[in-house]
Amino acid sequence: MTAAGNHQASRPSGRRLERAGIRDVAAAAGVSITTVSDALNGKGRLPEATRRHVREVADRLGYRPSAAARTLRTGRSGLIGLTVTTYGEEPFTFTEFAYFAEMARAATSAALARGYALVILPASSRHDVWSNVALDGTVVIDPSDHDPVVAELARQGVPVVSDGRPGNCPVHAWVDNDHEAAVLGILDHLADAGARRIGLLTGTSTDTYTRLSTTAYLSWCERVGQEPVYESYPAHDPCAGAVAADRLLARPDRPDAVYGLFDPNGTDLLAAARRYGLRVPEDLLLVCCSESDVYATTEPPITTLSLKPGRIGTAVVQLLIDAIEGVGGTQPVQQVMPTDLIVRTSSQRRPPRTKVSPPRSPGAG
Amino acid sequence: MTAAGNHQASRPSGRRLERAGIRDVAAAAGVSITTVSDALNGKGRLPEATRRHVREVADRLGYRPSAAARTLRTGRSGLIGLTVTTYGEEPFTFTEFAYFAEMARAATSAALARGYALVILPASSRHDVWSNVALDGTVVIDPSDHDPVVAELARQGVPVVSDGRPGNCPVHAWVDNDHEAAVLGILDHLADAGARRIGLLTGTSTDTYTRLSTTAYLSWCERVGQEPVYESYPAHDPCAGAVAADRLLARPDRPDAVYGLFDPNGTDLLAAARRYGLRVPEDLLLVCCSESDVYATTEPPITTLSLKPGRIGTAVVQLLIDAIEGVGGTQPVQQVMPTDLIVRTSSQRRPPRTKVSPPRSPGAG
DNA sequence: GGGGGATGGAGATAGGTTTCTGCAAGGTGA
DNA sequence: TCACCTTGCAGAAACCTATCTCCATCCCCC
Repeated sequence: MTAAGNHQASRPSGRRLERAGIRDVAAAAGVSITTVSDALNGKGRLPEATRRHVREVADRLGYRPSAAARTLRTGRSGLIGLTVTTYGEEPFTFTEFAYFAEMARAATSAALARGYALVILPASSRHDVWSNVALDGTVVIDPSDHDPVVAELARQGVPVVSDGRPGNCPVHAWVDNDHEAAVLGILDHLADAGARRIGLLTGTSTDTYTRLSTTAYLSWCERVGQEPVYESYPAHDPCAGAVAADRLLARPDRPDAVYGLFDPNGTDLLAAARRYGLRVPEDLLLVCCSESDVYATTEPPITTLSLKPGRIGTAVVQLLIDAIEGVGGTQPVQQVMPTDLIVRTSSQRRPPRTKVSPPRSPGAG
Repeated sequence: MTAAGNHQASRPSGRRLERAGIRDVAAAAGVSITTVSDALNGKGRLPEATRRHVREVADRLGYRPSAAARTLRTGRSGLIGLTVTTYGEEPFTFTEFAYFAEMARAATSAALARGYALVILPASSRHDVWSNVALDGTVVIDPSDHDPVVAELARQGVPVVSDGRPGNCPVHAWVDNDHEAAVLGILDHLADAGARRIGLLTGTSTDTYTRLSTTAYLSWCERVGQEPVYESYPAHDPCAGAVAADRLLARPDRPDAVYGLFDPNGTDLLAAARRYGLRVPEDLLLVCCSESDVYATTEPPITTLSLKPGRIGTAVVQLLIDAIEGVGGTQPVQQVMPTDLIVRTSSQRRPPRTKVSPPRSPGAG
């Protein structure tokens, strides 16, 4: 009665839609708001009868606890940010679009399975958007060195987990592929297929993926005694990729096998090979890094390296939520994920026996 | 002084990271919290000197207003939901993955430009996730009839805008393509290219896209006096699409042109045509609906219909935010967006003059 | 028969912000 | 000089929940 009186007195105008609050439930059930809260959240010491009664009344009134009030009280919003550093106006770069899409899909799944929702927040967005949303933690894709967003989040004590090795960012944990192993595996695979001179199509940017992959290529060349043959281009420009592919095949020391680090390289290289009358795989072996399954249906199908963004997205979110909830503080804070080489016609001199067979042990030869 | 005293008394243990609150700023600046709030939010009647001073002190203390408290007080969270109805476990269906990814990208951009952030929330997710996040509004992609999530949101007074015509859902507005016009345009285009019997690859599901497109096809057939030739399959199953494509070309009344309603139909039809020794476009004209640009590089390149998900995502978000902010209550609540036909080799009997040329007026012949 | 533990539940406070109301000082016109 | 308006700012309510503290029983057992 008191609660009801208070309630009526405290709502002189009835602002918005008359949503039922916890007070309304308490009044209707004839109990205190403490009892309602405890009953609905499974806390406190209450007999099952009271719990059931309160739940029933709450259902009847269509009561939904206010997310904002709960967040304010508990300090938990159930929201985690998904951030990607951007190079232009758009929130996502197109070069890694397939990667990002798949990664975001997996991250969303993983978050929801643990009761969290994902908020997409490009790193370049206005600061007011960032401070306007209460985040329990954030996933950062491919953070740049000294990323200001990460620094600010760290200052606020928000856990951050990154996809890709962080430069100098204070992250709680990171997940990344074993890029060196992947490149070495591909080069060995191409050499096994008969390649004598393997070329590389790489980028001019300094992110870890490009850097580690290129370094691995160079060290492999040094190990086997091959002169490096590679072309670099700004990976954000799709046209530049086609030009670089052409340049690579136009060289006097033309390679007889090429690995392309970026998604569109496969079609670009295929087109360039066609222009120069090179048959794939007879005259040119081809592999590129891609998440797109279009390379299963090109003519010929092209062998691709998948970074398995789904696995990464899942792992990143698990690590982040663990950090948020404070579990497993002792387990390793970095995780190196394997990649998948999907072998298709373009990298096999002889017709393959089985359609798709990832090599179990690349170093068998 | 009073505020400071209050503050110290009210924080006996200093729970988490000592984040500066508005009270700390007020105390440090020697003003009241009202003045701080007004100064930072550009409200109230304050001389510029005071405003500047407060802002400076707030900056010095690294003050960030609590998003949760602001949301609780104002009733606005700055968050809008992005929901896609799901058919399985995963948050997104793979059939429309390219569509969804592009649409989400554009929606994210549009929302951020207006100071909102996007939360991804599959419709099938547990109820507690939905009620745990304060949403100012929601975009629903392709809602099913009597969608329970939409009904619940409507009950709570949360504005909902849908991508795709809503069945019986109480949405504030919707945006959709002009599917009939698109199909009619494609059929006319194929007929212009010399098709005598045009087949359709369609779905068994009852969503509006499939329904409207199929109906348009049937009415076109009736109008021009052609017997309909079509195969239906469950669009969620990619293998079923390949089988249906094969079935369509195996019919005794084999069509000499086919339009496929779903993204993978192009490659499926191309593979089937190859199996039956049909040359494209000489023996078979091909068009499919797809957002993927892989059809620019297939052999031959395939004409595609783009639904322009980017434009739709932008429009949907604009409409939603308008509804949230209460502007433009009189403007139309539904918006029909045009599609783009990207004409390539597969739908032209004679080699094209220009590489890519969307037909300006399809009824020119 | 009374101390003490377990049970069931109420009261009050905190969490941080926005905003309505109101107050004091100073200026202005009659 | 006084009423009145404007300026500059302070106080306090309200938003809604979760939880800490505490009180009243009731029962058990010495």
